Amino acid sequence: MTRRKIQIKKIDSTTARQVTFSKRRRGLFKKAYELSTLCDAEIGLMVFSATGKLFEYASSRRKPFFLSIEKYVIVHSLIVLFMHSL
Amino acid sequence: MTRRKIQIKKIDSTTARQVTFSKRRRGLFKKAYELSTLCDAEIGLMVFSATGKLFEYASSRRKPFFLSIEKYVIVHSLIVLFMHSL
DNA sequence: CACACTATGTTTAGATA
DNA sequence: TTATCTAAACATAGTGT
Repeated sequence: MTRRKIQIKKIDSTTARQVTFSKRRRGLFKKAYELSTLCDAEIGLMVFSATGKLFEYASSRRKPFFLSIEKYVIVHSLIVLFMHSL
Repeated sequence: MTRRKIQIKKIDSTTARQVTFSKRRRGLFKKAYELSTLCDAEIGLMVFSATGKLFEYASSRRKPFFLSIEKYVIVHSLIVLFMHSL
């Protein structure tokens, strides 16, 4: 998508894949934040790396209704940590 | 971000906000798909419009472990539908 | 209203340090 | 490794229909 166009399929090189993961993850989270802010939308986003590391984002809310999304993400994290500990 | 740079704050005009929501939501989901595919990452994404409509994405998985993300999204949807019905 | 267009702003692949 | 750079690809705000 820049110096050269790429195909959307799994990147073979582990190193390149990790670098791309880091870059694009940041981009994705930024986009989620922007959409949430610009459009007053509620967003919950969970990303697992191939190695199982978890990254998450939840737009913060004033309305109690929407707190369920944040709670959901937290619960999910706990479940994952638990499963990893097995 | 194109004809004119914008500030990341809630868009005042309802019409413009809805249009931007539609455009950027598509972009966000595409980015989520690309990250998942390129980097073999697991992604769950939930977006609520300001009017409460839900849009979601979950990368599909072969490993049973990761099915929890998809189940989580489904459960979340059900909770939201239930809460809306109150 | 729901698309299509496109100039411009943003992201990022590959390179380099 | 981890960071920075930047050309090129991509996304999209405003516009038009």
